[in-house]
Amino acid sequence: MSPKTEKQNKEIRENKRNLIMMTSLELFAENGYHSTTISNIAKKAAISKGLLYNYFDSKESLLQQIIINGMENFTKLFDIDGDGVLTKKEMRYFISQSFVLLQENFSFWKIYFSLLLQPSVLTVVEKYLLKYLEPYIAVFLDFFQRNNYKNPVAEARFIAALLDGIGMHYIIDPANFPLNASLEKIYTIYSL
Amino acid sequence: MSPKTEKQNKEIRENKRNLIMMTSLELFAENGYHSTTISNIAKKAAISKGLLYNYFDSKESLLQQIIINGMENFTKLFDIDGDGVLTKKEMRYFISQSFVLLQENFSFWKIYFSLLLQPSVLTVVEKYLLKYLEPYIAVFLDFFQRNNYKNPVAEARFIAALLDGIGMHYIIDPANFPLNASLEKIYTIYSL
Amino acid sequence: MSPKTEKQNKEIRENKRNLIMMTSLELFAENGYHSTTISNIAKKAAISKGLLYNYFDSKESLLQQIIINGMENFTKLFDIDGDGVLTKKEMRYFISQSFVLLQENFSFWKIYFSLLLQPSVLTVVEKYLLKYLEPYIAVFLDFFQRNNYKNPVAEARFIAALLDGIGMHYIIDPANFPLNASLEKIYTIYSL
Amino acid sequence: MSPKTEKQNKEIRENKRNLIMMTSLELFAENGYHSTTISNIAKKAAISKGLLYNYFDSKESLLQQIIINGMENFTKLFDIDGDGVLTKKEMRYFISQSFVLLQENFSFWKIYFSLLLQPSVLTVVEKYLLKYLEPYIAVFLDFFQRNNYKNPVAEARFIAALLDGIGMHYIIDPANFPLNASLEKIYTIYSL
DNA sequence: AATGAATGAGGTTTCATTCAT
DNA sequence: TATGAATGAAACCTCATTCAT
Repeated sequence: MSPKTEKQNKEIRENKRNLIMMTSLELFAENGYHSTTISNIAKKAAISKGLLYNYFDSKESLLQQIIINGMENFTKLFDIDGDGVLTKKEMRYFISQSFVLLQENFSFWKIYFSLLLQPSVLTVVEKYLLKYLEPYIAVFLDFFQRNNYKNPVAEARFIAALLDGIGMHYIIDPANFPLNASLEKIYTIYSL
Repeated sequence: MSPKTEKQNKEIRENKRNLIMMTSLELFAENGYHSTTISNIAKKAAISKGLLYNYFDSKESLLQQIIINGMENFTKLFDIDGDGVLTKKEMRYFISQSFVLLQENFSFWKIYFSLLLQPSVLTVVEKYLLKYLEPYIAVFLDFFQRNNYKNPVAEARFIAALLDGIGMHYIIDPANFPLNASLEKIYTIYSL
Repeated sequence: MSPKTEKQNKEIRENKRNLIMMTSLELFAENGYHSTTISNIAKKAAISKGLLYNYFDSKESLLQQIIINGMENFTKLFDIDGDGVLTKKEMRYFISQSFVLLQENFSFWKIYFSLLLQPSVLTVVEKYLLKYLEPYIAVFLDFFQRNNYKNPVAEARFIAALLDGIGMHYIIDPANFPLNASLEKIYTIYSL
Repeated sequence: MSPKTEKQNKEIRENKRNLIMMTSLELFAENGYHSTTISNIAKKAAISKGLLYNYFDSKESLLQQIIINGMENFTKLFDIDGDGVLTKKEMRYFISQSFVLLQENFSFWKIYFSLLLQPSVLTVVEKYLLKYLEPYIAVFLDFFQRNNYKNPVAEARFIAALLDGIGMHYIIDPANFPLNASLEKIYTIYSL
């Protein structure tokens, strides 16, 4: 009967917000951003359409938040050590760990890859995609520089492309794609 | 006084059909399938909306035709030799040639990659994507089998993922992605 | 090589005109006026859409001509004797003959009945429907007057309704509707 | 401050649904199904086009609901006694009552008759038309069987045709059609 | 007389978003 | 905080009609 405390309210808000984002993430991944309607989301989350707009300004803003959130999770879980300098052993761990995260956040990466191909549509998201992609590239660049590769820039972009290619194929056909064999292959190529 | 000859009409139809497909391909690639409207296409092609439906049954059917057409071009230009058995030298040519086609049909491959990520939405297209993907994989599989790789299936999927990853990154950033260096890197990895 | 004579041309025009009307009649009857397109008609008649407009001003005008034509056929074949005065024997013939025409011009009557119910839509047609209906009613009226029925007007409208009801039910289910038994029943009711 | 109660919403929905159905019924009856547009309906009902689709899946579905609703009203009001067996007196009442309903639900019967003539177009509706027509015929059949008519099946179809003919003519020209005189005539024919 | 590519008005339908409660 | 009825712009698509040939 008594009004909720401020703390309780904050908790409610946060839970609801997460519920909406999780639900949207799944639907976007499964059916695509455009084919998912606000009604779909509200129904699956068992809330009203109006409430969704209490938490997010627009459908596009919701997508944006999902991407930002996903990227933050990624970098949070993926904080190497302070300097971002990787030994071969750390690089090995770094790559294997990225495969683990790929599997654990399947829906997120599915959206991530599909958005990568249509940056012009969602320019605001693009900014975030690139922003969070940079340190990832930077780590590779540093690694190849320190290991005296001839063309570190090209090497960094090559391995980023390789990892994304694997990520994409895994997402297209998770049941059959040989993720572990691919990991070993990468270790071999880079002597990790 | 007399109606157009059958030949004239056939030519008109073919030209217009190509115009519509080309225009749509560009817009789909630039803005995505869902964000491109029939009005956009008609305006850019300088025709009426109605005329588009004189040539294609629906927006989805138009996309379908574009995909089929693109895939047929690809396989037509890409016919190795009859048996599909590749020597190392041919493999080298095969890969370099695929990079050439990637550059020449930029828009097509952009759509191709974005559709790969949302197959469930456009099931009819999916059938064609997979159908034309198969021989491509088959060639790799055969190559690795004949060259005594330990796990030819995994190797085939790995290189397919690698090439698609490169294709995707090139499409995201064609100005900066090091396509030639990547090609050399692949030659090195596979001793081509 | 020589140009067609005026007579030949007139014959061609008349044949073509009839072809279009017959084809339209069938399609209108089968699928309804609104659901039948000019393209449908042109295709089935194996002519171009443009040619149809060489013979008829509009789709509605085409319908109008069909109705007028049908009604004229009806009255032509149905000319009693000059005065329109019917003996009981002639009345008997009149009714049985109307059933014959119902069967012989099935498609026409199907359209006729469906238009009866939507007069406001096609006001021009309505005028013709009523115009041709009148003498039909007049004959009945005269008959009942001369045979000393108490309320000849009501009787005339009753039998007209009865015949139309039978016509409608026959058209809905021609295979099973008992047309002959109905005819006998009418003879009995009116002692014909 | 607080959202509407479930009861309030239910009432709103029911009222709006009825409003849409009533409005559509009138327009369909007046101008025909195909000539009535969703815009027409929305305008007359003073709602947005979108709202209509909040209540009905499609234009055809709306028609369907109108037909079903009308038929249900009909059978509800028209429940003779449990067994469906009619005495002569009940038959007399049955027929006179059907004339009352004809007058009270003029618009509905106008649509009903126009649809009877084009069943192939609206197959889903057809199912309902026939389903609700059956018991109506069954009652007649039973009546003629029990009263030892020679050909009860033909008699049932004859009287059904007669009643529909009267219904149709009344609908075409309600101001002048002699409904009462027709009723008396039917009593006479069947000695009711 | 004949063709069919082309038009454009207008139809049905969808859906992100708002707002009274 | 929460609801869902309501909106309206805009999407896809249809089709009677025109017109250059």
